[in-house]
Amino acid sequence: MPEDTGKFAPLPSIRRLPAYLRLLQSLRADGRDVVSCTHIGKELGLVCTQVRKDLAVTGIVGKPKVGYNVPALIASIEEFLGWNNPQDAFLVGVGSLGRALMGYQGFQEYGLRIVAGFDVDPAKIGVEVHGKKVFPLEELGNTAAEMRVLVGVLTVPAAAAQDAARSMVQAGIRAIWNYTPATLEVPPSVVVEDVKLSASLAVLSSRLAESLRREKTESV
Amino acid sequence: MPEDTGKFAPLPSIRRLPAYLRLLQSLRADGRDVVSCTHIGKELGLVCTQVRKDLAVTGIVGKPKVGYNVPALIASIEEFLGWNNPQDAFLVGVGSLGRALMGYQGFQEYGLRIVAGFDVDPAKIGVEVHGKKVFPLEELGNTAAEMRVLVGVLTVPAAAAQDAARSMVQAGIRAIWNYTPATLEVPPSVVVEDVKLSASLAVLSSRLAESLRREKTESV
DNA sequence: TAGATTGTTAATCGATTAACAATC
DNA sequence: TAGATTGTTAATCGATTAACAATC
Repeated sequence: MPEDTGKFAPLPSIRRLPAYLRLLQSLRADGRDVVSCTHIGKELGLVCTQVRKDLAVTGIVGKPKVGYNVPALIASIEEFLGWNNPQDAFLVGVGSLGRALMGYQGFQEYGLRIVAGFDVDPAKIGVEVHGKKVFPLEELGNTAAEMRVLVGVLTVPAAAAQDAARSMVQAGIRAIWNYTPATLEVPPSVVVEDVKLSASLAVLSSRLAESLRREKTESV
Repeated sequence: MPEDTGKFAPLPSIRRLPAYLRLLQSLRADGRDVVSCTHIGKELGLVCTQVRKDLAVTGIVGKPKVGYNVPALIASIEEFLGWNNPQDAFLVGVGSLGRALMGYQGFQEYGLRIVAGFDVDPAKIGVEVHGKKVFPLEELGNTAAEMRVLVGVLTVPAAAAQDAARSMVQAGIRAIWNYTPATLEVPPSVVVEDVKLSASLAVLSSRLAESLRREKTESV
């Protein structure tokens, strides 16, 4: 169990944990029992000090001269993230993005299992999407309470995002994974994580623009 | 035109630009002509100094006592990101995530238009997905050259990611928007931006776990 | 034991925030 | 003009990296 120091782990460290996890799982599949931070760093393009700091966040301790025990490290990361016992999740907004996320098996690895969808559009209700039922949004409250679902994936249009978030909060949802560009207002007991695909695309676009500019000036 | 100072803009600033853009577009729709950094900051939960620094990245200058001209600011951000003239993009890997992204209209706002899909699976080839054709991966090279497509969206399974990236680079793709968890190796002339949904989910999970822990200890 | 590797403390770096001068 | 707001320089803060002692 990661010791609770009362301090928050640095966000950048938390963001890197899944990459470590993935590498470690492949090492384990190769039968490796032990690994050093230097090795991990080389694979992932990080300096070994950073790897050590990041891993320490999960409460793991390594052995000097030996390194880290691979299975123990995997367990430590998974427990820290809560990915050892997967959470059920509801998805609100069964548009094209929502439908895709409902069908995406990859989240299972990340401890998330989308079990049902919700939408306001009568045409979508009752339909099965990738084997999961779609319910009317009004039923969110009852269903979430009944099934003890704490996580919601929000994929409605931006204009409907705040209202949908309110419904989710009212239904007892404690964590909202927000794929909309809206800035959500929720009570402090509810955690929101914004995916912000547009932020990622902005980085790509500006770098491409810069790369093309540089090329042009260099060729002059 | 943003003046080229030779310095790179801070990544965090670039990542915030889409949020400014969105707010500004809604202000323009409301007929507002001018806006202060204080106002922008309040809407987005940022201090006004940061807003000023971020906007300065795009080359915009405001007027003391007045604020920033809304349409000029929109134009400045869009030009900086290259979103004023949309890029055509190819998508490689027409799985459930890929299919969704092909159907997602929202990227048009962000200057990206996915025009075709590519896959190795014969069953997927020739099919239309949201009105866009799917071609065999071998044709990527010719087609990209012919259509002068510079941007690629990568949504293949992780194990196939590096190979697919190689094909994209060979096809002349200059920017890869990588939805896979793989760490891609590409030549320096090619820009890669990783979406890392798992990093985002890790933040959500760890915060939820923490929130639930805190609740439990508090109730004791 | 000697060497390798961890854990931790200190130094550096970059981004955020604060202070203030310039200006419409 | 006076007040509000920008642009810029300085201070603070947090994360990354480097240095080094502890240890298997």
